[in-house]
Amino acid sequence: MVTNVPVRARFCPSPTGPFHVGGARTALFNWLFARGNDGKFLLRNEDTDPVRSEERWLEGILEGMRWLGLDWDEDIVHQSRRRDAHLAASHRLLDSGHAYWCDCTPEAIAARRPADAQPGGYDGFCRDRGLGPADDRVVRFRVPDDGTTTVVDIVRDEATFENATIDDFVIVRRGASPMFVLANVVDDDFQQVTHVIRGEEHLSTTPKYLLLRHALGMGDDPVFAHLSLLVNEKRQKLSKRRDKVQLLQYREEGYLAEAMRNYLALLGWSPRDGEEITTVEKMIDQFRLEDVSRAPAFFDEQKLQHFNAHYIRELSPEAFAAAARPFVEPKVERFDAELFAEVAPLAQTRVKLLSEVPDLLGFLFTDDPPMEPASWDKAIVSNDWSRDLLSEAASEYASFPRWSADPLKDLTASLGERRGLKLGKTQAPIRVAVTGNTVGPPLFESLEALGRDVTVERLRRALERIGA
RNA sequence: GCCCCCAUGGUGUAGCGGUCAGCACGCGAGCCUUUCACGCUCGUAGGGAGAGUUCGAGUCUCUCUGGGGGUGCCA
Repeated sequence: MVTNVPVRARFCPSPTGPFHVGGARTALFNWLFARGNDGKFLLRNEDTDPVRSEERWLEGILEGMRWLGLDWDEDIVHQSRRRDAHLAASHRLLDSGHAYWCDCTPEAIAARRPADAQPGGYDGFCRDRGLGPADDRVVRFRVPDDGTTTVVDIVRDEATFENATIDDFVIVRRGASPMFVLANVVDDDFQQVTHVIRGEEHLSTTPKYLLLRHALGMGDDPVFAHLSLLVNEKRQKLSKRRDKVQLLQYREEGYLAEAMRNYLALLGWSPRDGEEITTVEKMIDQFRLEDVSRAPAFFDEQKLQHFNAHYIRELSPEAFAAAARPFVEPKVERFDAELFAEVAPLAQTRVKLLSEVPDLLGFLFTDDPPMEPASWDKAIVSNDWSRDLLSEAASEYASFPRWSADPLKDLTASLGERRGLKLGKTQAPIRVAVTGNTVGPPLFESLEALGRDVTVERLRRALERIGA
């Protein structure tokens, strides 16, 4: 166990697909741990699978990291460029008798297996055949027949495995291509990693990691912390096939990085002071690996949304307008930056996602806002007084000298009072006539922003529609 | 099959042998209110089962059950 040396944690994604929220959480926990312990946070690109790895996926991972504000130290280590070091390690293992060459094809292994046996595993066929190197042969690690290997883990205490239950695993595939565990062990040693914080799916292969390390004579083991998996509503590990797991998709849907980061931190961890919504500084300060939960956590988008709504409300009006603009501009007919800056605050407490802003404010940026039929029926058709009210509002508004929210409110209230209506009732037909919907931002502020001419025009159009 | 991990309300969690089992999301009700939100108040619902240890167990031990992960020439 490593003691009294500076913390060096690492995140090592494999570039085989879009950046996953589970990966983002693992990265975040590593980052919080490193930042809170005056340590380094390293990044390693585990591109050892030649068929699945692609450069473009790494780009997405880095973009996601930057979005979440997870900055890393030192240069990114690319495993594909460390092949010689991995191979050198395999040669040392070969030389010391800890590994051997094997020419068994998967088909041959399967053919040797008894018909009633479960698939998988290796029978040790080549263990003592003394095969030499060849390009179509693999290198296997000779796992001890007896003894146990214990993984010391901060979140799970320890897990002990019987060596006899571990098969001789491949460390170099045919074509002299190093496998994940080997590369992982060699590079963790290379980068002087002190803390291996990763997903629980790696727990079962950790004895292999340890066996390799020990056979290579690498000295003190790193400290492990296996994080519980993120699961879907069916309690299965999140999968890119059936679940919404792409980190950047959430950004596209209008989630804020602060909300995502805060929410992710709470999956399997909770701050000691109990304040769930918290600053990144406090998270760093309070984060302890020993406080991390062992149970799998459900990724609950509803709660994420709640966090997002909170962080949206916390934005300054200017910051909110700037953040929402990209979601609005492409979706409306006539975007007007000045007008948007003015009305954006009206939407700020009314959306959970930035992508909802155009639904709320769209009527301000078009000549002819769509009329929502149910709203039309409810607020206009079902009242015998609405036509009259609209007509009166149109003419009063047309000559009203003080075109701003409060006076408009008072004027409208008085129109209602003549009919014995409260403002809540009175405003409804006007709102629907002008905005097309029964729900929306505060009406009189909206009318002020929209201007007299447009407002009156829309009221008249609604009257025509009633008449028709 | 074998190995390993996990188990508090619907969800995320707090709890470290004695608590009216706390908080947050969700859900419900009310208040506020120009609609809708925001905000505020109140409410809803919980320690998988069975043994054991103990004066006392969500908390410690064991068994079972359930769930998950691994078992690849993927990572």
